Parts: sequence; structure tokens; C-alpha cells
Amino acid sequence: MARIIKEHQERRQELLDVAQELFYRKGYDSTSITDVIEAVGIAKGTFYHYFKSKEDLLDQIIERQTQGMDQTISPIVQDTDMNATQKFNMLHSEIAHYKAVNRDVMLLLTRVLYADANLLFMEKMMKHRILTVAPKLAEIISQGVEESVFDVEFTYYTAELILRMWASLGKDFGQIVLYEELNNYTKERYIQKCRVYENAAERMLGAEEGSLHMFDREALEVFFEG
Amino acid sequence: MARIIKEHQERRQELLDVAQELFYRKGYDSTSITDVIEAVGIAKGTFYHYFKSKEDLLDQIIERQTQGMDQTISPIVQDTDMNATQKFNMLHSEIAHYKAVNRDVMLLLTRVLYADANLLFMEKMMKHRILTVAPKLAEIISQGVEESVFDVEFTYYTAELILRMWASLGKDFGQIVLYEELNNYTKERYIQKCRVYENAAERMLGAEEGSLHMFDREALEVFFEG
DNA sequence: TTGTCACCGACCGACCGTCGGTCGGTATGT
DNA sequence: ACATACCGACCGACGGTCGGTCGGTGACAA
Repeated sequence: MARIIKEHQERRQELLDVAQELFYRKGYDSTSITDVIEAVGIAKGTFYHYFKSKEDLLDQIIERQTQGMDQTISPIVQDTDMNATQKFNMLHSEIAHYKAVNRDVMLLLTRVLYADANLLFMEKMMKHRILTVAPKLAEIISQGVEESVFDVEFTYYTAELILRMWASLGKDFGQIVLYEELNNYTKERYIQKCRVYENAAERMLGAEEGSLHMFDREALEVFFEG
Repeated sequence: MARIIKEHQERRQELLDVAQELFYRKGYDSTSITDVIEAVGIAKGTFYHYFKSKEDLLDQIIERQTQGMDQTISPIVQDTDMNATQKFNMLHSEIAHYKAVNRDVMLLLTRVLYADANLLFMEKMMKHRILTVAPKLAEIISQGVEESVFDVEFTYYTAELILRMWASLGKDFGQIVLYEELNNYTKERYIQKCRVYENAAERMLGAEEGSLHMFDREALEVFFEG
């Protein structure tokens, strides 16, 4: 094979890019190392010059992914003009909006990511995300407690719990996409679930009923009917 | 190899028993089909006479496991002498008590089951259990709504949510067992988490504070200090 | 300035053991 | 005779290893 020499970081990023694209498109289990090296155009040994195992590659992809999230979230948390309720809603709507806009990509992604063959991928991603976001959300909750709009004892653990609920909702959605259909029946069911989750979050935080919005109704409509 | 003929169901159960024991002891991924057939004393082809794949074997083990649970839960739900709060607490304490009594087995189990190599096992188990228990718990919640001790709109989805929280707590515990230690610090942290979960359940259900008990404090003490 | 030589590390690809799964055939009980 | 429980050699794909190749770079001598 042609021998093309590149700088370490350049090759590493190239590998991460290609592998990530393959994992997203075909799934983690179904993507072999051979697939990756063929797509990049290097030999097996070269791959192991950069990553010590397939799982190491996955870890580093997730690491890189989560890094970007911090930059989206931090500004919201640090904003001094918003109250806690606004920040909470902003945090969730930001994500929901992104997903709604990139509907097709998200559907494709969901179809692959929530399959059984990607459990490891999802698990690692969730763990990482929760670890990243929970402290931020905890800050918001603390602010809310000070502003007396929330009533919570252990802010951090409550934050974790809410994020897990949020993840759970995502999983539910994944199941619908995978095993059911995007029709009016499933839509109504999913919306009900969302309401339950929203309500649960409000009650857990001791917030006023109807003050929190974890999902965007319109965005959902678009998702199911588009 | 000696040719020993058995009746279909007998051999099937034997395979399920042996495989289950191996999965529990070594984990799903780390147990190869060769391990199973060697432990039973049959040939590779014979295995595939009974199960169409390794995952099929796993599915059937979980199926068998979940069947037994229904018989433990149903009596509690159908009892006419208990109010909803009592039933709710009974449901949870039953499990917690069982776990505390079988501490060593549970620790061993936890150490294996919550490892990354068993994600598929755990995922399937959780899904199955939630599907089995959620309707029962929903019944209890409905009863509670009638008795005016709970205040819930969508009982089934709320039940699902509480069970997911419960599972999440188990996962947390699994992480402690796997990556940390059973000392006083982790114990206190875990107890705090339990309180947060308990409190969350109460608020979600609209129950009186302090009325629900999802875990047994004493049992936990034993678990961490024994 | 120019040649050369040692060295680093990016790169190669044949090879390995293990895995889940297949298949043609054999023994056994009815 | 027929069904079926059983056997085990065999397969291809996988993740991972390893001994070796070769291009670029910097130190140093001519």
C-alpha cells in the first residue's frame, strides 16, 4: 500500500473523524477495525500505533464529543440576567431545538445508536454527559433554591436524577423509532410521557406547576409528522 | 464424546441452568458457547439444536427469570387489606430485604452484572422487569389515587418512571461496588442518593413526605459494614 | 554550504487465537 | 422407517500482535 506519512495529531484526528462517522452510520459493534483502516487507508498495525484497542478509540471519540458540550452549556449557567427557571428551560430547549432542526440526521442517528449493538457506545456517552452536565444543572438548581423557586436538599443528586430521566426519555424515543412507528398514536403516547417527565421534574424540584419545559411541543409535532 | 440422550425439555433446562450460572459468575460476553457446552458435556451442534443463537439463549434465560417475579408481586398487589402506601413500601422492601439477606451472592452478582461486558444482559433484564412490574405498580398507584394518598395523572408512565429510578439506583450501587469501595464515605453518599430518590418518588406521586420507603436503612448498613 | 549518517516514529501486513455459527453425518428410541 | 438428539470438523470474521520497513530530521564532519 502507498505509504503516506502524516503528523501524529493529523492522523489521529482523521482516524477519530472516520471512525465516528462509521460508528454513527453502521454502529459500534458492526464497524470492524478493518472497516476503519480501509476507510482511512492505513494498515492494521498503524491503527494500534494510535489507539490501544477498539474500545480506547470509542472512549476518545466520546471524550472529544463531550468537550464541545461544555462550551454550549457554560454560558447559560454563568449568565447573570436569567433566573433559575429560565436557565433550566434554556438548557433543555437548546438541545430539543437542535434535535428538531437536524431531524433527519437525528432519526438516522437514533436508529443506529439505540440499537442493542450500540449499548456500550450509549452507556459511555450517557455516563460522560451526565458527569459533565450534572454539576452545571446543580448550579442552576442551587440558584433556584436561593431564589426560592425550587425547594431541593441535595442539588447535585437531584440534578443527576433529572438528567437520567431526560436520558430515559431519549431511550423511550429510541425504542419508538426502532420498533414502532412515527404515527399519531405513538406521538400522543410520547407526548404524554414527556408531560409526566416534565411534571416529575417540577415536583422533584419543588417548582411551580407549569413553570418548567423540558421539551418543545411544536418541535415534537414536526418530528412525528414531518 | 459419550453420547447421552435426554428428553428435549430436560436438556433445555439443563442448558439454561448451566448458562445462567456461567453468565452470573463470568459475565455474558466472557462466557463463550464453548464454555457452556463443555460444562454441560455436549457438542457445539447440539447447542444449536436448542437455541438459535447465543442471544436467543440469553433471551430465554431472562424470560424464565422474570416469570418467577410475577408470582412474588401479584399477591401484594391483589391484597385487599393493605392500603396503597403499604403496598408500595412492601414491594420495595421485599426486594431490598432479599438483597440484604443474600449479601455475598448479591455482591458477587453486582460485580459481574454491572460491568460493561454485561450491558446487553442488564439492558434486557431491566426492560423485561419494567414491563412486568410497571403494570402492577401502576395498579398500586391507581389505588393510592382513589385513596387520595397519591396525586397522579398518568399512573402507568409514572410507574415506569419510578421503576427506572429504582433501576438507576441499582446502577449507581453497581458503580460503587465496581469502581469504588464499600466504606463509610461511599455509604453516606449512597444513603443520600437513596433519600433523594425516595423523596423524588414521594413528590412525583404527590405522597406525604416520609410516607414512602424504597430502601431499608438497616439493610444498607449491613451491606456496607458487613 | 553540503554531504552523510544515526535515529525516531509513522507505517506495513502476515499472522494468531478465539469467537459465534454451520453442516453433513451418526446413534437411538419408537 | 422415521424422527430427533447428538456429534465434531469446519468456516469466516473479528480484535489484537509483532517483527520489520522506510521517510523525514537534526547533528556533525568535510
